[in-house]
Amino acid sequence: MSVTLKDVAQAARVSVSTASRALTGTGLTSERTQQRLTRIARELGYRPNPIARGLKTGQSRLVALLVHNLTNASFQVMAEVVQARLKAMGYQMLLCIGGDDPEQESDTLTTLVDHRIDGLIVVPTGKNGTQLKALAKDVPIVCLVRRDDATDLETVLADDPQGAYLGTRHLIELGHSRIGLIVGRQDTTSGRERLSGYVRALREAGIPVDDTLILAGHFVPETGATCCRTLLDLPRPPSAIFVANHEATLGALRVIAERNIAIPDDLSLLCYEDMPWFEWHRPAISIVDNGARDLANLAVDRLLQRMDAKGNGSDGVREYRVGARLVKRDSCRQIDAAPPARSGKPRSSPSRSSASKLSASKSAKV
Amino acid sequence: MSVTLKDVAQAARVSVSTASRALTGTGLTSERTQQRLTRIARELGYRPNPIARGLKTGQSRLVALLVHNLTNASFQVMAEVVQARLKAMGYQMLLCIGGDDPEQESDTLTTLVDHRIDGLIVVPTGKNGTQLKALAKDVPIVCLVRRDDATDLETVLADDPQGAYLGTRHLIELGHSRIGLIVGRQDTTSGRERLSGYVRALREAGIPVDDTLILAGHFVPETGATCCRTLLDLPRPPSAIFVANHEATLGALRVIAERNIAIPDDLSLLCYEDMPWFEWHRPAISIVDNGARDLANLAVDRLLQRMDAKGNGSDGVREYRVGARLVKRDSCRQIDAAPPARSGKPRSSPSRSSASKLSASKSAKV
DNA sequence: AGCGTTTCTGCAATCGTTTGCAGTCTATCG
DNA sequence: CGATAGACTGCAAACGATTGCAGAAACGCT
Repeated sequence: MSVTLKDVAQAARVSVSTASRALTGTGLTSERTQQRLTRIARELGYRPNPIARGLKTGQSRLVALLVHNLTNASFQVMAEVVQARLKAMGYQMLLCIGGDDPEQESDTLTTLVDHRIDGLIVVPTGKNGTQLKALAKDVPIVCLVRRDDATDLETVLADDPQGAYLGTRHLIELGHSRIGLIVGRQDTTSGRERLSGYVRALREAGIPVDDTLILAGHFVPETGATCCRTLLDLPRPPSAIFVANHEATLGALRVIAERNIAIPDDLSLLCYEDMPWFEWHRPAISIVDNGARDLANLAVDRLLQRMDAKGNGSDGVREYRVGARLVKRDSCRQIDAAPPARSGKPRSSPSRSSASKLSASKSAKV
Repeated sequence: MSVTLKDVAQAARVSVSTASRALTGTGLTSERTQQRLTRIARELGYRPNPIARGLKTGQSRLVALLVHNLTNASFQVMAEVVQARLKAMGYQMLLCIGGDDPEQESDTLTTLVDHRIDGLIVVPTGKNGTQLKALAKDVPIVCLVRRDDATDLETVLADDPQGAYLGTRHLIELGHSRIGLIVGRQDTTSGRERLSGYVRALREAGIPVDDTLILAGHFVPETGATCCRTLLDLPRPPSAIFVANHEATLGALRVIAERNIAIPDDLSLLCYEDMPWFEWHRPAISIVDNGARDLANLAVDRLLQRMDAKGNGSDGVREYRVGARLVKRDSCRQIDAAPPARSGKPRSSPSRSSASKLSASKSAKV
């Protein structure tokens, strides 16, 4: 069917081994034959068979990326980044969708190593730690976005504490002191970490943490809507809401529209993670960018290095954090008439009576 | 490293060939040995090496899906559907992102056949027809969403003429007669077909086709915004806009918001293709659903059948259409006070003076 | 018992590469 | 001119499975 190495060798009247050496450039052939063979190979349209090669070398030039889904915008850009980077390195990406389901994850993982993938970037569910650990002996693995606590795998994480801190501080600087937080489940790392960043910013500014303003849960848009309603129905509703959960944003926006609440005039809204349409929404929605692009790039970097390192390595660092970034658009507004704030960024004022207030702020119970 | 067939054979004190036959279930082994071997294989944790198997059989159990990107919601659901279906059939999906770029597409295609994929579902750019045709000899291919006119490959298409017709008719039934259309480039199949459906619905209702209401282009949100502005700035602006282009919707919505135009009170808006947030937008946006899910399913069906058929086949049918569906939400409104329309669906009225008007309607020049 | 069938098993070749080892050639040096 | 190193090249064995062919065992039948 297709042209094999043997055909090339025959056409060039050399042995298969010579042909192989010439084309792979192992350097053990004379300059002349090498050139001659590459020419002939090109003329014949020879393409090496990765399967045969893989059988011998134990490599497949396949790298898998296992994510939960593709509806999440972050996963989309990550997939695109990973694909592009890998392709440039001569690998094919094997994109798998695990649906955040441990069983399916486990299934997929075994299929993948069956296929002798050369590397794996995975957003772990967290329930297959032992399996992952075992696989890591055979193939370089990098965890992305989530950590699997049962393993000591190299992990690339978003800096959620910092991101939440940044976002909250932004709102504080705009004069908000009652800031609602809609955040993810507290048994996920990101849920915990985003809450902690929020709390830190508040404390630093000497603002007491009000439990009633903090709502956590396993979010789908519906729950986002519910939480938003709860916040707005409070006797003293917040002047700003920080939706620190991707899925919840949709629901929150809907409630806000239903109630004819004007953003940012009546309420400031800040979201975590970007979506393509946030920029086109009116008002354009300010966000904390978790740096999906950077995360993916770093994960690929790490993976490639481990793949080069060939099993040795394990050079100490196991966890990388990628900085978050505040993207100011039009959904947050200054509410204090007090400081005219002509001059650049308002400074954060951690000194102002922070100590006295700190004791007053009870830790959030969610 | 991992346990091979030889190990299993040794443990069972049979030859490799017997082991192979027993485990693959070719039926040429005795019941007893078969059971014994499966047991031993399980105990030893034997997993067949797909690479070695592939070398011999020429199959890889890999099926590729090549789409333009993952930001398009339709592609997301297609990817998820295809992955799920294939997985159930014991295949791994190789998801590739071609960026609608012919060169990258060509590249990817060769890599894929190098890897001896067993099948391919591709959204063609349309510029690599000859290559595709050549590849089709080696591997079953099904085109999705777009046709590549240079080939006679089996193709699964959305029924764009019908979808556009359905949408336009819906607006007409609501009493609109000046309906703006923002549509894709006319050198793409979908662009042409959606326009034709729009025109057909108009003609059928005896409404003259007004060229100034039809805007086409290669869309990004920005252009969608521009078109929307143009329509609204018309001396006699439309009472409804049908955005028949995925990307353009964002821009249009933005313009509408900027100008404080109330939907559906001041303007009805209908879009093509669903996006997760349309449902959560307020007002929820009515759409014509192109049936991405069905498209993907059908494509998989066709592909699997061709893969079974093993090169023969070519049973005549080359083009499949998947019906579009109108999803009424809250962005379109009745504007005629005239017909109370109490009774179910208003009938389409093709009879009413259609002949006389037909001649009056000039064909759209875009 | 002898023979033909049927059923199972094993040998060995094969898929297309890579790679250790040994052999061949050329050139260089004494 | 002969020896010898050095540079290429070819042979053949892998890699881990599948599969045609032929031999062996078991079985039924006359």
